[in-house]
Amino acid sequence: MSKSRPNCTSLDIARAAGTSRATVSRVLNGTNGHISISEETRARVLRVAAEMGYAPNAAARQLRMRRAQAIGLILPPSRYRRPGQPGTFGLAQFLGGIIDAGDSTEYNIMLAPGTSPERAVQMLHGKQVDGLLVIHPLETDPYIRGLLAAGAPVVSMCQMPAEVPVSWVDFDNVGGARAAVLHLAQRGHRRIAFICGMAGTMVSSLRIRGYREALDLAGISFQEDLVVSAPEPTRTPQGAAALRQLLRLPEPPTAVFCYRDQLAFGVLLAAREAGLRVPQDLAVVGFDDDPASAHQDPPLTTVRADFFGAGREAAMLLIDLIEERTLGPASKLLPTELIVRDST
Amino acid sequence: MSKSRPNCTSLDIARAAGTSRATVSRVLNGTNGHISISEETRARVLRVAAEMGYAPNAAARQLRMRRAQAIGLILPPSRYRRPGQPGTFGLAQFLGGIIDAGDSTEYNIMLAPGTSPERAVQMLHGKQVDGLLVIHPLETDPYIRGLLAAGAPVVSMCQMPAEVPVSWVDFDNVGGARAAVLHLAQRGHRRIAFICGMAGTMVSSLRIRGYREALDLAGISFQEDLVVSAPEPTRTPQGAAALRQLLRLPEPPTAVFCYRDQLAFGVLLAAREAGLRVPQDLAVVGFDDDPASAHQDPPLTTVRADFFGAGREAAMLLIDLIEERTLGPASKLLPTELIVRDST
DNA sequence: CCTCTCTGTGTACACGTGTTCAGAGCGCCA
DNA sequence: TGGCGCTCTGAACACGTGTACACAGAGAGG
Repeated sequence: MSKSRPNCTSLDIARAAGTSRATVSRVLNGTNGHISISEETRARVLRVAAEMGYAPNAAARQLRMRRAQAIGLILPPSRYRRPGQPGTFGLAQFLGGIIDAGDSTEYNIMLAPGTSPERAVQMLHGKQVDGLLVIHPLETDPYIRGLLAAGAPVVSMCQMPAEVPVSWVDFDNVGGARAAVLHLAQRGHRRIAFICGMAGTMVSSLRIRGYREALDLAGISFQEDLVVSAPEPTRTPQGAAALRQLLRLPEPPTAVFCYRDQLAFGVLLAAREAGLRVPQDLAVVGFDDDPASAHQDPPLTTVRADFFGAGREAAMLLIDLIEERTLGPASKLLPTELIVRDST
Repeated sequence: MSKSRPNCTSLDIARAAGTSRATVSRVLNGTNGHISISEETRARVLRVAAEMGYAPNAAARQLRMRRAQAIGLILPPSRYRRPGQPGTFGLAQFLGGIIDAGDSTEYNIMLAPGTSPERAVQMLHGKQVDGLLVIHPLETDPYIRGLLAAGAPVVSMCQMPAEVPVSWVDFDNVGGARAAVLHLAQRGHRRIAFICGMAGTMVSSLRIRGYREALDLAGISFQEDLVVSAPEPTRTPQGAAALRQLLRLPEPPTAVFCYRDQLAFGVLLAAREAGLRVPQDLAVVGFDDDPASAHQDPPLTTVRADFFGAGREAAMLLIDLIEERTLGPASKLLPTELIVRDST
């Protein structure tokens, strides 16, 4: 293993190799233009650089190139940042995909500080990052528009309405929900409830659209009181409470489609509590394919969403926008897959 | 809202304010030395800077100050980066705490690329980050030692053996495990099994130490066959398999302490499958206080670990080392808390 | 022999900032 | 009026890099 010299500039390499700094730079970056370098000089420079453990100063390079070679990642503050608030398994997967994209493109990933768009815009203006990746913006409009106003590439990891001129990558929320509800209809269910998330969020309204499309296709009429909204955070206890509310109806549902697996876990608990057998008395479907879903009692039927792939695709799209291989707002919808287990 | 000018240098501010660049820098950074600035000039500069939405160029500042004002975060590749591999809830909490620390100290957080220490060392030498935070190093020795060889501040988020000269922050694994097992002994259990993680990892060996200490204190003799190792990944199915193995013993245990909550979930499933009532026939304790633990059937007794606080403390320690407020390897052990629920 | 192309190298500048140092203006005292 | 201290400002440099440009040498064609 070569001795690593912490402070070692390209001038040091040039001196040690008996050449000039310009030649060192040309050899290491390969950007000769139309200029060529003798094979002997190139080999000598490479050898010396490796021996001295040379690493180019990132700040100097960024300053010269007017590019940070980095993307900023804006995590959803409300869900992941408060102490005691659990994160969904999706975050780790998103991160994995994003880092994977960064690895293969030589881009660095920087976590954006603060909870308001101002700090993120500062990062852009300060040329600390070349673009921003926003995971699940909650207060969609003002936040995203604030970022777009800075005039830099932005990709949202959540499908956005067409009138917001932003690029995004997401799974097919509508199609996934439709498939889940159609599956229930095919098993003979006519009273299918939907436990949705906070009203007004994009994901929630997309999944409810899929729910309604499936009802239409199956010839089932939409009933207001079969749709209940679980308050944030949409987790296990909220799912249990939502089912209890549904069971108080004069004609309770025989099947429940949940906006998220975590809600479905609560539904399973509350069903057992109420003496209902799953799936005989009540069928349950979730959304996400949380790894815990396969280990519920009974194992949960759900819609699989590829978080890792979405993270990777979103980062790739952002980098394409930065390097202007893609122009203007672009979007990508990833397919989802219905995973049938024993809860239906 | 002020019109944000994307490219706007301190020279622009100086010209607009009718002064020089040096004065602008002095006003904005406050570092006058013994020099003072007239109140009128200061106000004019601040107003112009705000109007033009000035953000200092990060690269230029870093180059001048010889400091990146950023820390690198090394995520455990094996657990979080592969597609399909779920992350533990702890990661989101860790990140929350780390970002929180970054917010309050004006440090940025950069995700380290690659899976080998080389790329991380490059980040250090290239002055892209001032220090590294390592989450759960798996192949402890070579990895950490490789980072330390670079001569930069490093903090591990996992307790390390004393002979490795690295700083670390962790919860009290020994104390948490001891408390959990003592709790079982106090409830009258004498045959207490331990389902541990992969042999050789630091966390696993610390928790088994706590287990043995508790047995000693309770006057129970250690029995080899009551300790089973769940293979990686230590999740629900592995927990179920471990319990099945324990139940095949001539004298099966009446209580099980699990290295992680995820394993305990599997134990609960397998117990129900075997017709055992929890806690009457089998008592179960986990470790982590995963948010799902409270919603198991029955709710799981477990050891709460403050991941958010650990992330925050680790980042703070790293920043103290960078700014040389703390010298040499330092370490911090955070307390754990036994949460008694219905599984014991 | 002169000019012209081609190859390989080095010099010099720009990127935007923080900070040192010299100096301008001004009031005060001898 | 000259000298001196005090307050505030601006010119100049360094940080380490990528690259446009000039240049030296050599070979070839007129």
